[in-house]
Amino acid sequence: MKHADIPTRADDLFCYGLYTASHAVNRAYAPHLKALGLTYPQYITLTLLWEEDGRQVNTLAQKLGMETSTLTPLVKRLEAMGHVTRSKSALDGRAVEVRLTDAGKALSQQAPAVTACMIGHSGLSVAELEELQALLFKLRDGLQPR
Amino acid sequence: MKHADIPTRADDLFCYGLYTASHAVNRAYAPHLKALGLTYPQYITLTLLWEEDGRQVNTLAQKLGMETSTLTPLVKRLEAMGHVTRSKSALDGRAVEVRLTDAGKALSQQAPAVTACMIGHSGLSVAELEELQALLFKLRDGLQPR
DNA sequence: TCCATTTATATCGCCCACGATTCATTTCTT
DNA sequence: AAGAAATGAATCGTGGGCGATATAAATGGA
Repeated sequence: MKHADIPTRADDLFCYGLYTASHAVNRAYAPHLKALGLTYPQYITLTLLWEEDGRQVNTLAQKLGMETSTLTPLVKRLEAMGHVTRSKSALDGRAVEVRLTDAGKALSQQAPAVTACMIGHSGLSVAELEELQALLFKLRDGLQPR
Repeated sequence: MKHADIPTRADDLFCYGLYTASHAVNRAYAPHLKALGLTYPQYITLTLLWEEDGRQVNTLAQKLGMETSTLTPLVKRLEAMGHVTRSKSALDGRAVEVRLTDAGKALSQQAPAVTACMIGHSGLSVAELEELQALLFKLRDGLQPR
């Protein structure tokens, strides 16, 4: 890439679009999730557990691309709210397994309505959303430290 | 959209891709910015000032889609580091104008190298990055509260 | 003019996010 | 089997982020 081609205006930097869009989505979800008593990261974490219950803290952190130092307090808050339980793994005494309570499982019933609402308000077609998703995954995986 | 079409798996939700990609980009920028003594939000804020100096806190917040309660402490840290000054507007006693210092202006010289490096490591072509940027802006603007 | 309303910042409390560090447990090496 | 190395969580400090609230300045209307 030639020097003249390097974008310097904020609008031209892919980091700017990602930064502002990410916060916009977070803000758009917030009112729907507030009705469920959840934050956006808590909701995404629960989504992973709805897919497969009993995951370890470490597994959740890897799926989210985050540190356990971020997830531990988040999961503790989910536990305090009665959505999950935390228990030591029988096979590995270091690992903590996170399991949904009945209340936590019940929350999953509310998810499709929220998702449908967000997709509807996104202003993007399903094809565009799939294209966006593909580009985001490619970007994320490309930046992954080798 | 029919109920059966609503994605429930985390991988299919556009919020998940955006969430993880955004953090991945933040993490990829971090080491380059650490060398400049900056965080990612600080860098993006400076980018806006390099485009046009002397903006108000309010203008910066709108450009970033953030609250002034987020920007005020961030700008104060930039001030403490000697990159900007904060002064009351002569025309409007409520407004605070943020101006780059010489040191803050000098930092802009480092930006193209960081941007080029990030684009190179993204694994995406320039065309793909432009497509991504367009979709992100469309999404962000579509979610904007009316 | 005077007072209500709006606007621009700032403050506070809570939650997220990371790096650095610590601790306990497991696994590897010999 | 014993010590070394690696691994999974947790804790701490710092810096975002937002909503609610506060304060000061500007604006508007009677």
